[in-house]
Amino acid sequence: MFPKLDPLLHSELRLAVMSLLAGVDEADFTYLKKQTGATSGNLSVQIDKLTAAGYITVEKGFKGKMPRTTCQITPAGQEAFRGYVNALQEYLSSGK
Amino acid sequence: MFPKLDPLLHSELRLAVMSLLAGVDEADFTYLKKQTGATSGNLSVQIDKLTAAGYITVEKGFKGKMPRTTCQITPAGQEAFRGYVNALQEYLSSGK
DNA sequence: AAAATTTGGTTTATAATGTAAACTTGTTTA
DNA sequence: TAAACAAGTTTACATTATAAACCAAATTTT
Repeated sequence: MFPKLDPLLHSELRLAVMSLLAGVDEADFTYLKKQTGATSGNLSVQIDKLTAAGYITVEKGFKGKMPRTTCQITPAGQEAFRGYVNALQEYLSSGK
Repeated sequence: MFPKLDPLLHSELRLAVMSLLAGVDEADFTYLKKQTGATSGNLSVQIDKLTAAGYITVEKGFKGKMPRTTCQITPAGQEAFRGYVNALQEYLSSGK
């Protein structure tokens, strides 16, 4: 009846990050930080977890002389995100 | 942009319980346990938390000679559940 | 009628998680 | 050149979730 929710996505910040990345081609660390309001530390950790899961990829480069971290969602990430959204419907439907 | 998610509801088991209770007048412990597939211990703990938050009420009685714990959602619980569902839309919308 | 099993839970211990604070490395500005 | 800032990372801590162990009463089995 209630499908298991992917614990990697069932996290406020990780879900916000995935939601942002699902809508765009790529986004950098500072953008994600601004949009989510997260602290750098928290964001860094959660990005690592999403990367380890293969849900996003991270590229490190420079913008001028300043370091720049860019994130992109992977096909697996898109798929997982869709699955999570669908699973959640089961939980939410009773309360509409 | 991303509203804060009520941490009391952002929990797989508590959300399932609230979802079940939102749809009915009342439900007892064993029913919730069967529907959610949770262990008794986990369910007991999460029911306590929802009770402490004022989201549900618990009545303890007997069905014949056997103990029976019945749960009901409160108006505050209904409200919180609705709020959570709405907040979640913000997170999910990008991934439709 | 004892003993074993089941029902309906609660308590507690442990493992996993989320988060912020502190730190690092390099850059810009005063 | 010293202070402040940018962009992150690491680490430590506090909170959570979960299962395992436990308990009391009722029921079933022998």
